Formats: sequence, structure tokens, C-alpha cells
Amino acid sequence: NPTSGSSATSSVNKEGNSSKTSISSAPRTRKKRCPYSKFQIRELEREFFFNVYINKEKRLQLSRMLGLTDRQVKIWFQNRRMKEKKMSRDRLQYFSGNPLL
Amino acid sequence: AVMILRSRFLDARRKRRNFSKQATEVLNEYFYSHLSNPYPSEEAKEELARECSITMSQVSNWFGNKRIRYKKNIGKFQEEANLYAVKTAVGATQ
DNA sequence: GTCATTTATCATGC
DNA sequence: GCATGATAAATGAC
Repeated sequence: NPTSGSSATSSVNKEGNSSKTSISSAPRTRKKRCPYSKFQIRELEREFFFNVYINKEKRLQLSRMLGLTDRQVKIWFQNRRMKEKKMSRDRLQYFSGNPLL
Repeated sequence: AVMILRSRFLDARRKRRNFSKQATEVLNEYFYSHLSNPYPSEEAKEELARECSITMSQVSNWFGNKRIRYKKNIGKFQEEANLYAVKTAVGATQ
């Protein structure tokens, strides 16, 4: 991962979509996946460690601080909870049928 | 000992290793014989996982990658598709 | 909310 | 140098 740049203010995020005008039925193009910066991840992880479920107020505050939308923060917490669950399953699987040396 | 196991677990999760030839064979057989709907059920995934000696997550990953990569470049997989089509056809007549 | 998935990206194998 | 498996954003079903 060539980022390494740590310090923030990079913030490339933009919710460009617009087209909310009128009944645009068209399945608007899927937003391109953009990996979050180290700084964004650190702050999200910090809050996740504090509470795996984030309330609306903190979500809005955090999204503003990180230059993300509340939707992005909400989705991040959902995906993060799924990741936590998967890691638990993997740990169980790995240490269950066990050679233990 | 706990430390050793823990570090070994972390390494195993980060490092990537190719599946065995037989496992890939089994997965491809299922994929190309269900090309119209390449979405195995939970039960089918469990069986595939057993046959291939991999986890269900790995089965899901394999099908996810296979579907998108096949869709994005059908031409590249045409030869492979024909191969397994013949293989399953022969198996059916035996 | 969960959860399977799509898609791009990352990391490794060879 | 790509092929391949795993992971990270983003969507949609329910």
C-alpha cells in the first residue's frame, strides 16, 4: 500500500451524484469504490472500538470530520460489524480442528 | 505456544495460497455446469467446501471472483468453458 | 439492522 | 507481467 501519507487533508471524497432532480428512474451509475485514507480508517476504528453501533449524532459529527457522507459512515460500520463476525468465525475454525503443535 | 499459534494464525490470514488443482477442477465443474445461474446454495457451498478442503468463505470468494471475471471477459474463458462443457457431457453419458 | 453480492483494489504466486 | 485469492467500498434484498 503506497499511501503511507498519513496526515489528512487529502480528502478525495465527494458524493458527486446529483440527479436527484425529478423522477430520474435511470439506475444511476454505481459509485466507484474509493479506499479510505489511513487517517479516516484510524478515526473510524477508534469510534468502532468505543461502540460498534454509532448513533446519529456521532455519525454526523464523524462524517463531517472525515469528509464522508453519513451514508458512507453508516455503511462502514455495517461492513465493519460483518468483518468482526467473519474474523470470529475464522478464529473458531482455525483453532478448532487443531494440531496444536 | 499461544503466541506461536496466534502469529501463525495472523500469517495464514494474510498470505494467499493457490488452491489445489483438484479443488479448482471441482469448482470449475460446478461453475460451468450452472452457467445460467452460478449461485450455489448454502448446502451446495458446504459440499463444495468439503470436496475441495477449503472453507465456505473461500468458496464464496471463488464464485464471486469467477462470476465477475467471467462476465468481464467471456472471450478469455471460452476455451475453459468448452473444456468443462465437454467434461460434464462425457460424465453424463457414462 | 443483517447479509449475500458486486466491483475495484490489494497482495501474493509464479 | 498477469493469474488468483482475499479484502475493502457500495448496493440491494429482506
